[in-house]
Amino acid sequence: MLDKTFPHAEVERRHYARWEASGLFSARPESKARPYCIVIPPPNVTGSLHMGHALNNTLQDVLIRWRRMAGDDALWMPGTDHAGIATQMVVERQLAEQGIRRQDLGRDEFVRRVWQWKEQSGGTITAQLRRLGASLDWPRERFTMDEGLSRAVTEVFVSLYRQGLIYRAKRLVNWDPKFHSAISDLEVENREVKGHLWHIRYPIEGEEGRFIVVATTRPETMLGDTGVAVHPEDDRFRDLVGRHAILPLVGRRLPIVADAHSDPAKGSGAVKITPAHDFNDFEVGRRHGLEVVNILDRDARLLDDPLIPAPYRGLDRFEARKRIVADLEAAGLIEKIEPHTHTVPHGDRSGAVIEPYLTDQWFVDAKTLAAPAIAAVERGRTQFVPRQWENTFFAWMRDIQPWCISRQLWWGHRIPAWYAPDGAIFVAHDEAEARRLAAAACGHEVELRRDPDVLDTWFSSALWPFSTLGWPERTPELARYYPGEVLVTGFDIIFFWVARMMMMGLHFMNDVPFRTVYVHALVRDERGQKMSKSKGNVIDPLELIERYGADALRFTLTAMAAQGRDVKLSPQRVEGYRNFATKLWNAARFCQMHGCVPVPGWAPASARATLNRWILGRLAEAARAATEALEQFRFDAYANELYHFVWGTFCDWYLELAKPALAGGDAALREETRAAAAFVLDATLALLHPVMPFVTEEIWHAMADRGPGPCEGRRTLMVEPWPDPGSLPRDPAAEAEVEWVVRLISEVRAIRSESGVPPGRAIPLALKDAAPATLARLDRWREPVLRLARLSEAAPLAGEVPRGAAQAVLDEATLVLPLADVIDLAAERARLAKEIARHADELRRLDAKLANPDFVARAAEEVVEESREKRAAAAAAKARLEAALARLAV
RNA sequence: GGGCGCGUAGCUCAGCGGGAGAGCACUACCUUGACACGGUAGGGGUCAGAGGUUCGAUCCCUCUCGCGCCCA
Repeated sequence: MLDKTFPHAEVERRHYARWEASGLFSARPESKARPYCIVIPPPNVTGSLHMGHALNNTLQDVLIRWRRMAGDDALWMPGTDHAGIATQMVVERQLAEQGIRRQDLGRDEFVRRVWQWKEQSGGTITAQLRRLGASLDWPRERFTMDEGLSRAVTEVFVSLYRQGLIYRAKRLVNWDPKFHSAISDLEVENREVKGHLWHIRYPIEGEEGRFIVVATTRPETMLGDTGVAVHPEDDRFRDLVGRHAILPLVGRRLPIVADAHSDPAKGSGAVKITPAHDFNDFEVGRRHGLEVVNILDRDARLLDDPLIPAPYRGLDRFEARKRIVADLEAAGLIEKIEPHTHTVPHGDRSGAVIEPYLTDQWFVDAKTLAAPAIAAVERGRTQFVPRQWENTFFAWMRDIQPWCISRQLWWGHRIPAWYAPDGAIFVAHDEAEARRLAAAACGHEVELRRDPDVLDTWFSSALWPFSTLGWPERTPELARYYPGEVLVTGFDIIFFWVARMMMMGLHFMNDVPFRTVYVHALVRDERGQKMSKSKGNVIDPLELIERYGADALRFTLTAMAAQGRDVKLSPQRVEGYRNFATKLWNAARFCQMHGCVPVPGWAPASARATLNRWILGRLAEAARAATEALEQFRFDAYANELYHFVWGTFCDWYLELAKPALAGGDAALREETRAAAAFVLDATLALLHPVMPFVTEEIWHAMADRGPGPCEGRRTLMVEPWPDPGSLPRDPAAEAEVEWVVRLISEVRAIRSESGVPPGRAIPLALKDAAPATLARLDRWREPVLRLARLSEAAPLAGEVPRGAAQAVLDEATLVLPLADVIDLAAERARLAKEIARHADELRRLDAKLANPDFVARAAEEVVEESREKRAAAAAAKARLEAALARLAV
């Protein structure tokens, strides 16, 4: 016998271990079944599970478990990401605690320490995914830095280089002075910052006392100025174009050029041009042939160089700003200082203010690779769900910039490029090949130096959908599972990851990496705030699992995953769905107590009893709706459909109405009801299994000995067939009858409650004007009706309606509860008045509608007919309630 | 400044051309033999505002207001 509540902790451990050991999570490449593949968005190998992961992986597991049960050859590809910057940062911080810098260790030793850290903490997140119940194909687990994936990275780099789609160039990049590395545009976070706009007077050469005023938010960059730009149409400066200004503090001559980049309405109308430290200025400089003067070192300090006036050499950029402003002020060259809010680029990982910085880096020609990806989405070869994310994808892809892929880090895939002493570049799969290339090019052996930089982590992530399947080997897995069916991810990495997988997949596999991209929302706290450690509002999924069970957490996240809305999570909500699991558990417990054991081979169509035919029909509808919801990625609809079926239909009505049959003396009816109840419960467990795998598996085994099977010698719900609504009988007559019973009981309960009948008191019910068919129904359902409505008897009304009887209308019949002695007459009068008013409103509304000739003439025939029927019903009900009220008043 | 999304019951959200819904919270009552992590009943909404299309608008269109996110 089952206990009263579901012991989730023990059950979760037991079943997960069985499942994993059974090998049933694994794909079956040899099978004839349709392949269905999802690749996991690889979490950071040294990370731990947060609520975003919990949502993301729950949804993937729901899909995978569903398709596995539906008979597909389901592959959920697991793995982790080396997260270059983040991981290196963690290890560096650990070393710093011991007073060690990575440079002290040297590259090889440092990388060895990172691997050590990976070995030590690398299992955390995969263990946590297991706690969540994720049915990943663990033996296939991959890591972006493992041998095979590293080979894929090298292969892709070399190919793209040889195709001219990867190149090395000296360009302005986003420089993170804390990491001493370039980062991509995407890793830059633009933050609104309150700063100042300094208006600085630059003297005009050869015209004593005349100045041109430039406005800047970064005065320290003036040391790198090589020009001044004004708008070509700006009359104020027209005569200055072609002349020179003199750079204060430095004395350099600055050409004054006309360029539309200068906005006459902004600041002073003239802008200083610093090509080495501003993306826009770089372009202006190029258009006008201005010099490029770099003034910063890799720490974003002013260079210790004769180029820089002595007092500022080696100063931090912010210190330099103060000094330069002070010196300009002293020289009377500051015209004014305005408070100014502007956006300042920050490194998303380091938080440091990013400097545009001129260096040699490696770039991917993203524009060329983007074109096929754009076309693929336009043609619907890959579809975004919800659809509107396609706009985000297009907006970025159509204006894509070269992707800077080199990082000045030690942790990552080292760039397979070697340099000869003369600077010649040899890109090769390995050093030996590079030597051969170099020897061939130079005619003799040359000394080669390997590029010290590593690749952006997203470079290897972009290959994930095919590298994990064995590419560049042409494995059977690659042929079978690429392209994947669906990618499940958050919108925050559409650019970082989805777009790049599309580009690489199309280029190297000549097909999209997945047919559908399902984009889910962010998980926020109950007030809608983004969860963050600094706000202290982080909810740990593991804590929720421990407290309420993995099933409850999974159900919550699934039920709340409505398209286009963030998930606002509160522990209270999880508690509610834990209660749902308990409800299901107790329904099963009830079935168990009444001998509801699944009958092998039992055919639902063989059911004769109205109640059983009704619940089988309701099950069919629930199965249909749940399946359709999953097909459309309507996770919330899937979960809610089953919630209502289990609680509102199966528990509230079916089991209650089945009690007489289950306890009764009619053996045939009892056996059929037992079989039907067990059948419906089994199907319900199957439908719920993708979202609540643990509780459903546990109940499924508790209900019967399921016999031998592939999971530690036993069968498992995990690979039972997905219920097929088409095989279930639909019986409109049974539906009408049971729904009548439900309405009858509900009406009586409402009257009792509202007119103040003591709950324990059984009262008689009389039916006035009931048709013979209705009285026959009543006979068939007498027992449950009496019990559920707490009635002493139910019979046709004999004679007149007694005084002081409570009444209600049910179809053609009037329900009469002759209770002059027990009911609160005033309360009953109020109740009737309220009911009458409700019908009167309805009647007024429908009369107005039907009186409108346009409505009758133009609305669809069936709509008009429906309105007439409703009007008649409302009028009849109102008349009878009025009569009831009149009798009550006597 | 450009784009996207959202404003429906106290809260969180479904619904999206023809009768305003759910969960939670709230109120009252109930130790009824599966379940108090439960049961029964109930209160609560000019569906942000204004115009338009339509026989009919919470739903479609336009504008306004408010909130959020992305991009510049």
